[in-house]
Amino acid sequence: MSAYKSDFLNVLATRGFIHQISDAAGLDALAAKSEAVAYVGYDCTAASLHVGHLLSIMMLHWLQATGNKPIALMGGGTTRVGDPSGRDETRKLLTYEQIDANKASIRTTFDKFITFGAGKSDAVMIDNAEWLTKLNYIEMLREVGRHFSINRMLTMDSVKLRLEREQELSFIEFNYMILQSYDYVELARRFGCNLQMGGSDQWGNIVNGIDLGRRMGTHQLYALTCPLLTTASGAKMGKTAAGAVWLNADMLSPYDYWQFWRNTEDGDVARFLKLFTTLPLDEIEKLAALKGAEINEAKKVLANEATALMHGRAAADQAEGTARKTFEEGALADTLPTIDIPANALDQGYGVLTAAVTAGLVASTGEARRQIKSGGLRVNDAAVSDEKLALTRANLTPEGVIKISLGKKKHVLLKPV
RNA sequence: GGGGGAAUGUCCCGAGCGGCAAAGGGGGCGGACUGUAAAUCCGCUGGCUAUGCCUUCGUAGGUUCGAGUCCUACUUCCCCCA
Repeated sequence: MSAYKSDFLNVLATRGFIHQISDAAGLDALAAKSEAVAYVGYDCTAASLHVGHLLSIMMLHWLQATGNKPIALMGGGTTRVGDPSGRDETRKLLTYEQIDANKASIRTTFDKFITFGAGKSDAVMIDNAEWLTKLNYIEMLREVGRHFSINRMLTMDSVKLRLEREQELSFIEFNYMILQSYDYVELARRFGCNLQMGGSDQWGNIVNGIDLGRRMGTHQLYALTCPLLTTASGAKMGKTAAGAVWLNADMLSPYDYWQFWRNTEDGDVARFLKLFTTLPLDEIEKLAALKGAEINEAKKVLANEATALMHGRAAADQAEGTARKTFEEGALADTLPTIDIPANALDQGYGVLTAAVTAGLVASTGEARRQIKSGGLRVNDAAVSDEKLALTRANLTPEGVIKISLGKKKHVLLKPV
């Protein structure tokens, strides 16, 4: 089983993180001496990272757990340019203000997975705006640009795909890989960084950085990519009905985060336990051996562990409790998402349609109407058949709330105040 | 610079003789079946103070009782020639 000498690569390999490595033996030797210094870059394109990013964050976690040094690179500079990899269309350029705000909102995520500090294997966070924004164009061309072959760049997947599909690729995007390559060299010089990790779509960019390093005289650099995650039925990981599965609690509640993992497809459970929890492998094997409906137990463990990593054990326990009451006991969990409504609204009669919209279950009263027609909207677990139904105090449960649900899984409590 | 095409429901792709809230997919949501799974089947998939009203087919004008559809200009993209 241990194909590698280093704990780091062994852990990654057995847990299914490895897609490609540029020079496995060389990297293995470094990691075996706890001398790997690895970075992953995160662009600041949204106010939160999502589960798609989690894979690389877990790699940083294991890197540190096995005695090596992680660097979380915030792409404050590169986000100003925009990565064309894997995209058909040019990204909208974000304003500097948006980028800074996003960066501030993203940074705290990393504290949950890696420990920052000044020690040898302590993690470092840095923003590439620090050097990229100070670059001088002419100097850049002379020192860095001359090492890039247009001929070769045109063969890179990120570029080639665009050209083949006859999609626009602007000069600014074309430069992204140059900047990312330069980041790698800069981090090598500043922190002795010798490994860049990322999703498999980043392979080209990373290898370019290795190349640039060689030409600019850094020590040997390495690349390690993880597979791009899809679910067993082929869907892209991390997208749900409501949109992306955000990591920030203010964008996706711990309860909803727990539910996301709880709803994992059967075929993904074992794989996800290895990738997204820190449970020992033998324990995961036991869970993976479960059959039929018992797999639900494994899903709960997955949800608990993943949520505990991200939002803390207390939040995970609470989410599990809420789910147990709601789904298994059919009881009313007062910890469900709750929306306040003015108490006097109930005196006058509060329309179900409006209530459903207020609760955020549907986007419009029109959608609420349609859901009622197909029997998808319920008040206190009773299907609503009349769209004109008005909620009053009579609808309050003994707990003093009204539970309004869409489908089997989405529940919100309305609480008069 | 010259010539020829294209832009459709703000999730995507895509049909659309001058009467169109606009075919068909994908995706999504809901229902049934289940195990809060997958697969399958069915329904829905502009907004509203709703037997009606309002807003949608790149942008701005025009012709017409009536324009996604015809005309003009503009914007963006693609192709051919230079």
